[in-house]
Amino acid sequence: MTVKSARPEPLQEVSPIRRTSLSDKIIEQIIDLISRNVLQPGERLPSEKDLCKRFGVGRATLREALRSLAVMGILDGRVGEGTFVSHNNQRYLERNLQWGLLLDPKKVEDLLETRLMLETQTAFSAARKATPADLEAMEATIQGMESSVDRPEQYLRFDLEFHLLVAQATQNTILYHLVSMTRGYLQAWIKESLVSPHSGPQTRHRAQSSIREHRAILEALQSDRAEQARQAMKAHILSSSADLHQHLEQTSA
Amino acid sequence: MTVKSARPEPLQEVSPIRRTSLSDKIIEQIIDLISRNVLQPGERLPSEKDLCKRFGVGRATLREALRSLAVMGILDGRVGEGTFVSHNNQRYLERNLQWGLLLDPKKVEDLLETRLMLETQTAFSAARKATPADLEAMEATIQGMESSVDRPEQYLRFDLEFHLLVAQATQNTILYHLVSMTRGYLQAWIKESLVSPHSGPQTRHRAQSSIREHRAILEALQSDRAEQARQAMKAHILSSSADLHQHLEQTSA
DNA sequence: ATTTACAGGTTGTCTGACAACCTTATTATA
DNA sequence: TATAATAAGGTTGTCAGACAACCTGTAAAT
Repeated sequence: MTVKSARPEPLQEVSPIRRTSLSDKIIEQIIDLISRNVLQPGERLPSEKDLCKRFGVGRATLREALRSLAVMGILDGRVGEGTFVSHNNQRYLERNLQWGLLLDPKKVEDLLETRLMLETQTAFSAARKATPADLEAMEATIQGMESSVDRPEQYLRFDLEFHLLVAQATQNTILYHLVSMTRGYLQAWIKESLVSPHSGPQTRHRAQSSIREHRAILEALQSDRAEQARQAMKAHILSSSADLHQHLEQTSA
Repeated sequence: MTVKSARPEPLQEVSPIRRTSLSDKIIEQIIDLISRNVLQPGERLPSEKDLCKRFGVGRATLREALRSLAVMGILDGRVGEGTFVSHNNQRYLERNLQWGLLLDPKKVEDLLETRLMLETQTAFSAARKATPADLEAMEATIQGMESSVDRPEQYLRFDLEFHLLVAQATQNTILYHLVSMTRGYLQAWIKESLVSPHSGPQTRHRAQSSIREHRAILEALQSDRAEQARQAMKAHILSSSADLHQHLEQTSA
């Protein structure tokens, strides 16, 4: 007789017993240390030999844990120097989306749609929460754009910074991460479309109108008009997306 | 003499030369294989010994790569059996957000705000793209909810399924992932608030009105009214969030 | 026919070793 | 004295071999 009938099959919610490996436990402990700020961003971890002794595991096991955290962007190992806590912990989400997009290629389309949604909403939310300091910083980035219409890379940096400042002004770290993710991944395409040989002299013209769009967003934020900020952001993203689209078609054709 | 002066320091956009480790390259290759569907979900990888020979690396190096992919949720190693490609590749983003939230605790508030934004927008988008099959599946989950008002866990499963179906109907995989992420992480809290001793007999009543809300969303989707779907989803998320809020305050007090 | 025992393969972990690299202190040189 | 070359020690990256814990399927024993 089989043993099957011996157990009435809980059918669902079976206890998720997963043989947790040692390195998993180490990962959890290190993440816990970082989240409790015992380990601060930029700080150096003890050497692997030290950590082995403290955790009571072999070096291979410890390294599997450290490596995993490094791939996730939480730690940063430098040969000859040591292992450090990534100072931009925040960036880890972005890196993960990049892995994810490698897994699931295609879909610039989806990214643009997602970005439109995220950024219009952050603009709306930021209008209510932005501090004077936030607004000043945004103003500075717009001035930066104006002073670098002929230097695409630098211009793009200011552009990116502006959008991140808006996201930051929402004081919602998750939103900030998501905006940073989507934008970070599009950045490569955007840059390519700006410096591409196809783009020609209209690039400068495009930059000018882009600056106007940014200023419209800022003005809406300054005057606390949430809905207006949303619309301004929407217009900006749409026209930006249209540019990118045009470029993609040109290069693929 | 030093070699420093030999290179004129590009000053910015320095080539991101990061001494890519061998395991990093292996990770990229494996991800590439999966994205090209050479390795399919659920499939078993060759044994570590085999892979070592093929990649031409030591076992430690290979394992660091496999381990990293495992903690990201892309691979799944079972002792004594082998290493498998996770059949729910999609879930990997969720797991990563969980790691992230461990790093950055608090922020249920932020999650709720983000969820509101994401889900209202997916409802809007889904209204235009949902297929009859999508709508039928949603109908089924609502019937499932109706038939399990007294079984919280089962009820929640149908609830979750409904929201995922809406996200899936947008045909935007990134949006789907993001919705799945936020919801997945909130699920624990939601479940707790449902089965908590504080909740009492009003749980049933709450489920009834929740079902009405879901049905309102479905009806809007069926009749292609995007804006109406957005509003219905907004109302639903807000009332759901209010419940959760109330529960959080009760338990923390 | 059912159970038991065994053998082979697989992942998880440990140990020791060496290479590549960085930092710092010491020494040699102008 | 000041600067450059050198050496020493520590650190991460990688490899090789070994053993334990575990799973599966087969052969032997009941």
